[in-house]
Amino acid sequence: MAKFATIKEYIYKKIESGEWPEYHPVSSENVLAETFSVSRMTARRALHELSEEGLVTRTRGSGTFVAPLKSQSALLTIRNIADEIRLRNHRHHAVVQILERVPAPKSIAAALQLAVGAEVLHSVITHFENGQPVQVEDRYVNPELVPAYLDQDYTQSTPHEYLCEVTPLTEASHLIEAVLPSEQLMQWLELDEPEPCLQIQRRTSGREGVVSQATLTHPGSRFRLGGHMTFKPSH
Amino acid sequence: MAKFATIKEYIYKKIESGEWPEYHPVSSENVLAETFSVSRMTARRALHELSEEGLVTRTRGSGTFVAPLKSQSALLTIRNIADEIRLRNHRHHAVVQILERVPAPKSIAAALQLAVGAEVLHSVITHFENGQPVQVEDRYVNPELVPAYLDQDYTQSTPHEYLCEVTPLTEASHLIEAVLPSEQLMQWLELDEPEPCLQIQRRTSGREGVVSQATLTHPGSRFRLGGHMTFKPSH
DNA sequence: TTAGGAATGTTGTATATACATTACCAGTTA
DNA sequence: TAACTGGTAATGTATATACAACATTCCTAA
Repeated sequence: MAKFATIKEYIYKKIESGEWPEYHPVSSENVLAETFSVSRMTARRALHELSEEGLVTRTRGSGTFVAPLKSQSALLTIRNIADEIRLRNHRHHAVVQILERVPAPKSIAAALQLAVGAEVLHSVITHFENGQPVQVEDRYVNPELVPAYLDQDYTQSTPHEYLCEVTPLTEASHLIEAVLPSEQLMQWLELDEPEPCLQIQRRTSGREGVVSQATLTHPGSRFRLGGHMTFKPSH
Repeated sequence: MAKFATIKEYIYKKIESGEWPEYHPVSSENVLAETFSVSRMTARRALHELSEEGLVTRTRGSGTFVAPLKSQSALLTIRNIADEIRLRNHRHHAVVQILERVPAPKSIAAALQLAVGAEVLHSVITHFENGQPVQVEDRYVNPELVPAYLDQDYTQSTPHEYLCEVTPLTEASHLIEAVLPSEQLMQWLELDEPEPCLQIQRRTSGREGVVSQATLTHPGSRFRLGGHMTFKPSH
């Protein structure tokens, strides 16, 4: 492995393991250069790349610090419905409908890369904005990677927040479609009439495998999914 | 401006102006170093950063080349329905429903940052996959930035392709929702019964301002929007 | 006490150099 | 013709050095 890569790996593990929490200072270029017996330019490259990846922030004259994890991906966290609601200065609360350990349905087992019939952790939570249900979060979790998933209080923090704490997520794939809700979903969403719903299927993976598969259903009349992206950042 | 930045700017303009088309070779590090009277490391940095931004591709031993523009953003081009269909080895064809110059409706004028009542270019095109309509593309275009928009043959290439040629796009913002289609949309989509539709509103901007605003409507039964993202790329 | 300034440490930019690794081409050989 | 060989040029990694720009701390002088 290249020298700058070993330094990156070293720092990366410090952050991932939690040994260096948010805003924790990272060794300076000169210190790294000496401890790893490399030139400053090589140590510098490691820090520079980590900063471009958003893991650390650097300020001239001050130093290098572990970046706040929440900023790691606007695209990932934007789907944290609780934050989104609070951001609008609205009230958020959640109702846990289901919290159980069940044999994995076939499609779920495949998604989580487990054997069919293996037990998985299952939760269904309704999220309310100002008292009105805006999302049903139907989630299956890999019990090997997150054994204590069922022991959390999801009226206080969201599953997404807990999963982010426990396992750093590295990947996410999404599938978005428009569907009509099932009877069950209509109950949970307190819909009297069927209406088009935006359904987001989302699979998140960490370094050790697929962590969780979630199906997020929003009533079309109460929800829009916004996004923004820029392409050539340096101009 | 820093030296490496002026070199980047130089190359950027070559690409943006079209003087260097896709796959055109970019001056080597040594050549750039000499012509700009900088060290090779400085020229190198310019090329390195351009490559990280996806504007050029570099291969050791071979050289640096202008990257194919379509790869600039998987997330941007993924919404080029024609490519997507052909990628699946399916037949694609398009029917132009409307192609006109009209006074901008209020919301459109705001989106395109034009005065209300200013004339804008308007197109509605239905895209077919294997003979079945899968998308209605309802698009308004800023006539100042793309005056010849109406003169193209959109049965051959898509508006998106043409716009990419004419003005390099730098930004896009999306709004996704689930809706029931209007009567008009149902006709264009050849739907007998109303069904949930995935509607994507998309505004693209170039360096000179907002280029176009499009509303893409897909029948829920015939379309899913897939995406994939990775966060910490270097591991 | 407070304002100002010097000292120090940190990151940012730039240069010169060396060698490693790879791609490509031309010329040679089997 | 086909395969091998070597040369050349390009990018990738690494080092050593110098100076610039900025932040922070601490000490001094008003």
